[in-house]
Amino acid sequence: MPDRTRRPLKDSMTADPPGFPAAQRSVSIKDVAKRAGVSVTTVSNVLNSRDRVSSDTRERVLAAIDQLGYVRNAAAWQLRAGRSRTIGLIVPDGANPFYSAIARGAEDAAVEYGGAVLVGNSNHSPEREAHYIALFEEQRVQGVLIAPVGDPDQRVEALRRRGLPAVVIGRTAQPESSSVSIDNVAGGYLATRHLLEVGRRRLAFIGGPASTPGIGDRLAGALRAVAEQPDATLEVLETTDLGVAAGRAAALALLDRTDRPLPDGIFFANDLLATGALQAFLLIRHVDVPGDVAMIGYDDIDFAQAAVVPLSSIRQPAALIGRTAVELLAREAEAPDENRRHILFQPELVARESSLGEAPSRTRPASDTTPTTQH
Amino acid sequence: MPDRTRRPLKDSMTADPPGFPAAQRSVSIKDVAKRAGVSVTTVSNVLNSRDRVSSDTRERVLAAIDQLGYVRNAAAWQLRAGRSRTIGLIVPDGANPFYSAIARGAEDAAVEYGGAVLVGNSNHSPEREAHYIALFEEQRVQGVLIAPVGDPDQRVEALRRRGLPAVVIGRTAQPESSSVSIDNVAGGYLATRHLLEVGRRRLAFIGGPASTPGIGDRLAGALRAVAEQPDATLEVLETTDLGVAAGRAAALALLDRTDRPLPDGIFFANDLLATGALQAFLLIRHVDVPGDVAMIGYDDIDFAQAAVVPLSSIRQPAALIGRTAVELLAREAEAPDENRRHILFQPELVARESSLGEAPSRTRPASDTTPTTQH
DNA sequence: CTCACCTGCTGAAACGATAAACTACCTTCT
DNA sequence: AGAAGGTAGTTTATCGTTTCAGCAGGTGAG
Repeated sequence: MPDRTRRPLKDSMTADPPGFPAAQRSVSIKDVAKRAGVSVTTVSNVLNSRDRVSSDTRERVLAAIDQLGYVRNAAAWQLRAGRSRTIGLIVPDGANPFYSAIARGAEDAAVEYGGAVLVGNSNHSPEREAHYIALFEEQRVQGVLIAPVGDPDQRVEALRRRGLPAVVIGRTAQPESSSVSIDNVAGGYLATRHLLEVGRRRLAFIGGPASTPGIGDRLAGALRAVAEQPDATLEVLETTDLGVAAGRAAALALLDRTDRPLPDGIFFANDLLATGALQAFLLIRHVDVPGDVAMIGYDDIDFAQAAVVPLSSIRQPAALIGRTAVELLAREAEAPDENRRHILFQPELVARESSLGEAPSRTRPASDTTPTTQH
Repeated sequence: MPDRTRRPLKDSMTADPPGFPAAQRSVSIKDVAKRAGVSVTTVSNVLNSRDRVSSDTRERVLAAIDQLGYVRNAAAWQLRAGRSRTIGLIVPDGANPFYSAIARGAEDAAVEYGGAVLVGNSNHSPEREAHYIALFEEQRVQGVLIAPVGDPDQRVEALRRRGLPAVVIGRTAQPESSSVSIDNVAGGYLATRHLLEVGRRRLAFIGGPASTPGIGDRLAGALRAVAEQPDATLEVLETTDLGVAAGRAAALALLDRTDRPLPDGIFFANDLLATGALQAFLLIRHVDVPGDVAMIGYDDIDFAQAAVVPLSSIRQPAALIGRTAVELLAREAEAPDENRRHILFQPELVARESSLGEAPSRTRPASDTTPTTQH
């Protein structure tokens, strides 16, 4: 990144003469030209390191820039260039560690490209999403990365009509636009396979609502893993949301029923659910984890490894997703009609204490009565 | 994963690569004017709802806007107006729930003003901080909200000399610039006073490093509370950082020493420390919380109430801080020399199970006793 | 000597939106 | 009838930057 135009802040602090009228109008390239006794074109040439400038003149210009504390006006550049250096990112929930990691990855990549990311928080609201899309259009951003709350194809199509490249995050979009997502089926398979490998057979899937995009896929993967293991069963408990409280409630419901034994392995649709359940198991009833029941979550949020019993989880390469989305956008901006791609990341198993160690201590009853519930 | 071609998308603000098709021209106000058969000024008047337009013409213009899909160019507007509608926010760590809540609050407020927030993640790096400040200057943002990693006064002073209003978040800055912060002394006092009120006398403060801005204040508040209670004592354990592992280590160190008894009440400088210690107390050694030792943390992160023993904490109104910072900036932009302010928010005690009652927590279901429900 | 071609610079025209100043045209008051 | 004023527009200058099209003056080739 060329920082020749970016004078250190210290300079302006030290070199600010007392008589100077506190720059209400910010200094422009014109002021620099006047001070250096050259034309604006020459200053521009110096700034953009064209070689048509003698070293003598270049030095005079740089000195003037330094003295005046000139900072290039991005709006003017953008107007002239027809587009900006920023890209827009719309996430449904900035407080969710998964999305903030995506944002972080995108930000890092954008900074490497010399640009920046405008992050908009749709907060699961389509109106808010539309608001940010409108804002990004006004800003003439290079493109939009969107983890859509509503129907992605509609949004993306609208963007595309205006010539704004878009990359869908978290879902595979129509072939007309690029996307970066994670193989949730593989993640569900991975988690369930792991529970089977540590000897569990009476499994449960806890998560919901089933309409939430990734969730159904995770369950599908779990079902596939179970299908491969003839003596294993999987029951499904649907929750209303993916929060801690829902997990706690689901665990208690599981404990309170008398007709069936407790599953010996549970796959939670995300880490928050698992955290809530862990709390219920350990604290309210004294269920041994992983002794009585092995648990695995999904997302591998930071708190998972800090839980009382470190939680096994499925890690999604969130930062890499953000970074990749930016790179995909860059490609598409270069050649809009050729470089469309769909990238599917593979999740990764992170085995921790909640699913490791000894098999159930007490004698395990034959698991033949537990039905598999599918919906 | 795409191969990492590190070719800059565009070389900062230099010329386009030769092959680039010069970014298709988007429809401008001129195109709309031509289509509606009026002058550009008339279109502008319609857009800005001035009353110098007959309803007949207005309708024709609106129809043209609709047909062409016109979207206003923010860069041109900004160039003309001399400033932009965005404000910059620099946080040290976007993944930290406290800061993401601040960002969220700022974002909401900015949207209400019709603007947007450009969020930069300094990641505790002064270089990165400087990079974002430079970027914001180029963008001619309305102002900068900064939770500084280094010396705030230097940064803010440099910004101010360029005519960029700045609001410092999290520290009281020099009187020349506005700031929004939290009364950490009061928070420390509140936490410690609470421990005293539930009958604890042999207290400990765990946190550090002492050089971290807020930490010293929290300790100071703790000391004040202890000074008011003649029969109480407070010992201080300094940690190297504020992470979960440091908390676990500190708790174990406390348990391993033989010369003194375990404190009966501990005030942790933040919730992560407390979480680590909780884990050590409950799981590794079987110390009863709050029976043997009452605990209180700081920040009230979401996970505090989801911990195995719901953690008492000191809540900082993070979203409100972000919102207030934006409002302060708006004020200062209106009248730069008059409306400088320092706002100090008062933190709030959130008493949960980890510091309540004398009975062991195990018999009781987790109950969230959060006194207020604003979030 | 002249033609062509460098070197190092300048002038002016964009880019899109806004606002001050100005022009018609129509009403109304004195 | 002529001055005054309102209505509905249009012209034009401007913001800061890049870039195309020159333009002197020097230099080497033919």
